[in-house]
Amino acid sequence: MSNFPIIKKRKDFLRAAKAETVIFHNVLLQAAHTLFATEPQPARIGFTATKRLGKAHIRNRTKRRLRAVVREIYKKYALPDTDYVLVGRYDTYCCPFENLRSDIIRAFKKINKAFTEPPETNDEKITDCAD
RNA sequence: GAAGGCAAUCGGAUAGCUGCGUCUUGGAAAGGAAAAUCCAAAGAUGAGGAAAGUCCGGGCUUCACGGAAACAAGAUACCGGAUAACGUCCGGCUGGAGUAAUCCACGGGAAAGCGCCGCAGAAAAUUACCGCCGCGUAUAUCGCGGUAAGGUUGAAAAGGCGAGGUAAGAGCUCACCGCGUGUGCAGUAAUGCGCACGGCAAGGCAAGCCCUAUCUGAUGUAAGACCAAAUUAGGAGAGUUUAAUGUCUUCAUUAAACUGCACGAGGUGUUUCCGACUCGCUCCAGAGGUGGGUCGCACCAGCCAAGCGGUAACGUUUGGUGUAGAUGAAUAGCUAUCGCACAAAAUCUUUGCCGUUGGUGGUAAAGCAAAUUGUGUACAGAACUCGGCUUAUAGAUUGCCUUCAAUU
RNA sequence: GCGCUCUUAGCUCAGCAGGAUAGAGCAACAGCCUUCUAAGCUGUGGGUCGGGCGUUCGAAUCGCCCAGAGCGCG
Repeated sequence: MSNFPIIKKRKDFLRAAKAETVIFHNVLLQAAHTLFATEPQPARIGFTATKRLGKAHIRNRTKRRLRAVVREIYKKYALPDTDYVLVGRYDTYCCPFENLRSDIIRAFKKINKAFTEPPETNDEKITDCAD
């Protein structure tokens, strides 16, 4: 993935899951600030497809579709110093691509709004997670 | 033409936009712990028949190697062959299903032993309730004895059936069938066919324990090998020789070596024995690290074609060919067109029927050409690797065979 | 990657070296009791024993093949 860095460690996934979460019909988005970042770093993206969705090739396709959308959107909507985790839902595999893209864009907007406008609550949450 | 059986193959195509992994080449920057890295660069290449389940068998890895015996645990089970091996495959036998092609079968042993066989029934394995017959007495709703033909139960009751025989009966005797033993022929064998004898030898269950024969060490590429970084606290026991340093020497520390002898340690299910071997250090404790990189890792019992041998599985010769290698896990996302399958209504053609003087109209059936619309386009994603098995799978194609029908 | 266990009534569990009516508690429904409710008492219904094939006279139980759920090792 040359376009954007990817989250690989379990610790980061858990931290994102504890922070902000937005659910739409086709996708679920979680996000958290990057920890101990001295310099501004590009946003990192993680993809999750649970075993509940189906067998291996369904999970693979789900992740690929999410990745395809993020590739289009990344430069425009992803804020630096933030970890995003996209979780595939049951409809991610089969829903129309336009719907999936619009849902993800809305989810990104909503999350970014939550991060930028009320910073105090976010800080509390992040410190909680760090502990 | 219809129905069925067996075997084999394929399992979407093209174009556009946006992208990914690996390899090669080139460039860029950084440098010196090993590596890595970057590029709107170029080129090549990139999932399956099951990649799945993990049910078997190999390769390879580490555990110090080989052989023998006993025990334990597990697996397999008609016969012969194929194979690296197998619980797989091929051919045959036996039994069963089907008109047939063909298909199905964990298909050894119950006269080695133990165990189980509910209810019913006299009795579920050394049995006798009702019967039948004889004798006794007093003529029986009695006693003693013989018998197992008949009755009752049940999934199953001590060969079947007919005749002779008898007090009544009984393989008691005989024919046929079944069974067992011996034997001849065919066959490598399982087995088949025939002959003779026995006179029925005491039921079933081994996917209950078990017996017999054969086979099997464990461990799974997160195996394992190496490089780098970081960190720590040592202690106990223990040969010989040489060198260096400290020390006046003994001695201590460090490094290197092991010819012979001795000593110690090392065993892969357990124990024992034999041979050969390896190591000279072994044991205990503690600290750090949370997972960096490289190899293993893609050339094989490889794939394709043709010839030869074999009924076949398969073997062999010659020629050609090189074909994924990720690790939060690439091989794609989206769009358009086409293909394939199924369905639909209308149009068209033919035929029949009805109406009309006629043009022609209505209705029903069949047909297939081109176009239209709708739906569907499966199961499913390599993770060290190979040979199988099992399970999932829209649909398409090919070959051979069987039965039935029609035509010639 | 490798291994193990479980699945029985709406829920939680028994029953499994084969023997037929598959039980128990809670829940549900009905009745009694009470002015009414709860508690209590009495009764009733509810099961393809996860699915399929086999062995057997007979399978929830034994064997094989699947499905689902859970656990462990590294």
